[in-house]
Amino acid sequence: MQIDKVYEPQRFEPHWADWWVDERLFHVEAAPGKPYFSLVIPPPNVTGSLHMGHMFEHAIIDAQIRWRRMTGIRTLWLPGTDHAGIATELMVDRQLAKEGLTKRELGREKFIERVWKWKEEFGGRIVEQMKRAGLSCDWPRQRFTLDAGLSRAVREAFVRLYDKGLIYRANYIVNWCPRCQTVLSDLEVQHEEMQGHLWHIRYPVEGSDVKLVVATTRPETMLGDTAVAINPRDPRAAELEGKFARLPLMERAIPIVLDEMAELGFGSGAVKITPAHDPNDFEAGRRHNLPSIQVIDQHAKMTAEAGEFAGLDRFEARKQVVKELEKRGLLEKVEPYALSAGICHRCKTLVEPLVSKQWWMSMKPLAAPAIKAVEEGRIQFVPANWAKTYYEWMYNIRDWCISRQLWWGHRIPVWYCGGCGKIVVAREDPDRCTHCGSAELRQESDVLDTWFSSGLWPFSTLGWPDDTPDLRSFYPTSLLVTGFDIIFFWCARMIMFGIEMMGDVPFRQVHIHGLVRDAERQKMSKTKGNTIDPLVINDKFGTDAVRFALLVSAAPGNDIALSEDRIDAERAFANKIWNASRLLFGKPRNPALTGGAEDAPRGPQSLADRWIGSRLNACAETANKAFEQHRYHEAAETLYHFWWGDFCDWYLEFKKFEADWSYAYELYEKALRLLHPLMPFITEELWHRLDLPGKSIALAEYPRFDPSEEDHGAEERMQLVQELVTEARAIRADNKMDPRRKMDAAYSLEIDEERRGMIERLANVALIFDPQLKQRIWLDIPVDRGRLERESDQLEKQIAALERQFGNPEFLNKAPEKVIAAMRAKRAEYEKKLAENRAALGG
RNA sequence: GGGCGCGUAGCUCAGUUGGUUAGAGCGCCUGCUUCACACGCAGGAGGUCACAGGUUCGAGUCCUGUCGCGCCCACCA
Repeated sequence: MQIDKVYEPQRFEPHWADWWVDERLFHVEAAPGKPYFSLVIPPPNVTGSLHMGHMFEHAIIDAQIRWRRMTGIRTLWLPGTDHAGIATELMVDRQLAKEGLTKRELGREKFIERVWKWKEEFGGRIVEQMKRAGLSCDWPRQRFTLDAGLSRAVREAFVRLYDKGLIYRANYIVNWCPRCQTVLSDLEVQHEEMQGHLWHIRYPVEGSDVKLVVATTRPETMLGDTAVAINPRDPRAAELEGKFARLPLMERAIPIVLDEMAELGFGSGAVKITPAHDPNDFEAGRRHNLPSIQVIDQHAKMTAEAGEFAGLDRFEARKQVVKELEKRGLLEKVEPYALSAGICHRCKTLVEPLVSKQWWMSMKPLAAPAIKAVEEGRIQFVPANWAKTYYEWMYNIRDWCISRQLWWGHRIPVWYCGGCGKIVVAREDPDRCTHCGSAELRQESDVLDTWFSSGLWPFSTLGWPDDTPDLRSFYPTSLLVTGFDIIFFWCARMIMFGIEMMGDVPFRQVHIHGLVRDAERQKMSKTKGNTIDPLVINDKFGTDAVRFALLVSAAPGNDIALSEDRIDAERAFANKIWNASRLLFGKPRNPALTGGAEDAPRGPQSLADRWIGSRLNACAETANKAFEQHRYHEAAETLYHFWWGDFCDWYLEFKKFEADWSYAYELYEKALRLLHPLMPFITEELWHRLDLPGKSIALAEYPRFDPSEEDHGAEERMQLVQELVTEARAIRADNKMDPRRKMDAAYSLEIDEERRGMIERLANVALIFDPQLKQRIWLDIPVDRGRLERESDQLEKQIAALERQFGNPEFLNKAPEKVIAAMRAKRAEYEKKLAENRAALGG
C-alpha cells in the first residue's frame, strides 16, 4: 500500500468533503415510528461568513451526529440558514451607502431584490464553508427561513395565535432604534454602563415659594413632562398634593401627584414624569391618567411640541436645555452619574423609548407549559445549571413585540380594510374583506421579528403545518446544541412554539456550549482584530486538527481558549497517525493466510495483541460514554492517548519484533472507526486505503464495549513489561549510559520467555535466563543507588501514611470495604517494591 | 438590585456522585539523525489545588465567610 510521506490534509480533505455531499452519504429517508436521532442546525445568519464560534458548534454537532450514525440509529442532521432581518438589512444598508444610496430611495421591492442577491452570495458562501468543513448534514433537506414552506409555517402560526387571542396590536412604549428605524424587542437592546450626569432642576410650585427639585439623566425630556411625583410618605406630601408645578421653559402647569415611584431619600425626592419617553413614566402616566406629549420623534429629533427646541437632535437639545435652565437659575446642581444605557444590539445606536402601535404576543400563557416541560425533565439542559437561567427568564417573561419596521422578513399577514376599517388576518392573501366584502385592502407593512420564524425551525423545516412523514419521523428532535447567548432569543421560544403548535417539546436535550476565545481568553471580535478565520486556519492546519483542538478543550459549558499552538499540537497528532499508518502499511497484511481470504479476522496472536485489544475495548467504553454525556474533551483525550501512547509508543514498537501483523490491521481499522467522529477526514482517507467492503467509514459500526475483549491478564502482564522497560531506560538515562550498548539488569522477577523478549528488545538489556530457576531470572546491572534510595524514602512515607489510616478504627468502621481493600493492595505493592529496592541496594 | 460561574504546574485547561502517590497539551531541562514520524524518540524538573474557618475516618471535590476576576438578567429619576 502506498502512502505519501508527509501528512498533508489539503490533499485529501476537499476530496472527501465533496464526495460526502455528492454521494448523498448522509441523506436519510423518513420512516415514521422507527427509532431515530435528529437535530436541526442552529441556522447561521446569511450576513457574512462563518466564524470560529460556528466552527466549534459544528464540530460538536458533527461529532455527536457521526457517533450516533455509527451506532446504527437512523440519524438526521438538517442544515439551513436564517434570513436574519435586522442584521442583513444593516449589511445591505451599508453596501448601499457606499453607492450613495438609501433603502428608502430604492423602494421596498427593489431593496428586497437587492437583499435576495446578497443572500444568494453570502448564504451560498456559508453553505460552501459548511460543506468544506465536512459536516455530515442531510444536504437535500437544506432550508432557509424565508423559503416558501417556512413562510407558510409562519403564517399558520401567526393566524393560530391571533385566533387564540395571543397576538394583539397595542400602543405601548417601545425600544426604538433611530438608525434602523424600527422597534426592537427587549432582548435586542443591549445595556451598557456609561458615565453620565444627574441634573437637578428646580420646578417652581404654583401659588407657593417652594421649588421642587427633580433629578434627571435626560434633561431634554423635561419638555414632555406632564407631572411631577413625590412619595406619599414624603413630609411635603400633604402640602403639595393637588398643587401644580410650573414646567420651566415650556411654562406649562403640571400636576404634582403622589406615587411610590419616587423613592424616599433618592436625590431630591421628586421625580419628573414624561410618559412619552420613559417606560417607567409611561406606566405612571397610565396610573394617574396623564397626557402624553411626544417631544422626540423617530429620528431622535425634537418635535414641534418641544417649542423653541424643535428640530434639534436629542443630544444637541440636551445641551441647549441645560444651558437655558442654567441661564434662568433653575439648575440646582449637576452630579456625575453612572447609568446603563440601552443600545441597539445590531448597530449600537442609543435606543429611544417611544410610544408606538405595534404587534405583540402574550407570553405568560405560552411560558407556563414551557416551564413545566423543563421542570418535568421532558427537556434536559446540559450542563443542568442552565435550566436556572431559563427559569429565571421564563418566570419574569413579558409580552414580546413581534413587529418590525423592516422590509426583509415575513410580512405580517394582516390586512386593513378601507371599507369597514376592520382587519383581516389570513393564511392566504385575501381579495376582499371578510367582514364587508370591500376590495380596498391594504396589507400591514411591518414584518415579523426574525426570531418568530426561527422559533418554528424544528418543525417548519420538517414540513409543518402539513402532517408529513418527515415530521412524524423526526419530531421531536433529539438534541439542540447552541450557545448560552441565545437561550432566550431562540431556545425558549422554540420550546414555547413547539408545545403550542405541535403539542410536544421541540427537542429532548439542550447542550449549551461555551464561547471560543483567543489564547488570552479575550472574546474574539473583528474590532479587536483577534479573530481566527476558519477558512485560513483549516487550510493551514487541516480541518481535522482544528476540530480536534476545539473538542479536546470543550469541557461541557466552558469557554475555550484557542491558540495556534494548540491546533499545531493536534496536527502533530494527525501526523502521528499518518506515520503510524505508513509503518503499518509497509508490513504484510496477513502472512499466515493466502489468496482471497486475506482479510479473514484471526483475533489476537500475541501478548501485545491481546493487550492492545483489551486497551481498545476499554477506550471504546470510555468514548461511547463520553459522547453519550456530551463530554467531547474526554472522548478526544482518551483517543489521543490510546493512539499515541498505547498504539504508537508501545504496541507498534512491540510489533516490530513480531512477524504476524494480521491483528495489527484488524485493530488499526477499529481504532480508525473509534476516532472517526472527531477526525472525519484522515480516518476516511486511511480507511479507504484498507480497501474494505464498506462504502465509507462514516457508515461503519462504532466499536462498542465487548466483555469478551476484556483481558485483565494481558493488561497486568504487559504492565510489568512496561514498568521494567521504563525503569531500565531511566537507569540508562540517569547514568548517561550509551543507549546503543546493551546493559544488564539487577532485579529478580518472575517472567516468561515472551515477556523476556519484549523487555530485552525495548529496553536494550541482556536478561540472564536461568533454566534451573524455571521462570525466575536474575539480572545483574549497575544500580543507581541515589535513585533507589530516593524512591525507597518515598515508599516508606507512603506506607507509613497507609499504616496511620489502618490504625484508625473509625476509618476501618466507616470507610467502604472497596476502599479499604484497594488501600491494602496498595500497601502490599509498596512493601514488595521496597523489599526489591532494599535487596538491590544491599546486594 | 437579582442570578450564574471562575480562581489547580511558567501558560491554557481537565479532574462526573468526597477515597490511596492531583493529570494533559504547550513551554522548560537532559540525552538521542533507533531503518513510520525531529509534526519525532527516551528520560526529567515543576503544584501548601486563591485565602480563612467548618463538616467528615478522609476535602481540589461538600458548607460558611473573605479577597480577586468574568458573564447574564432588571422599567437603578
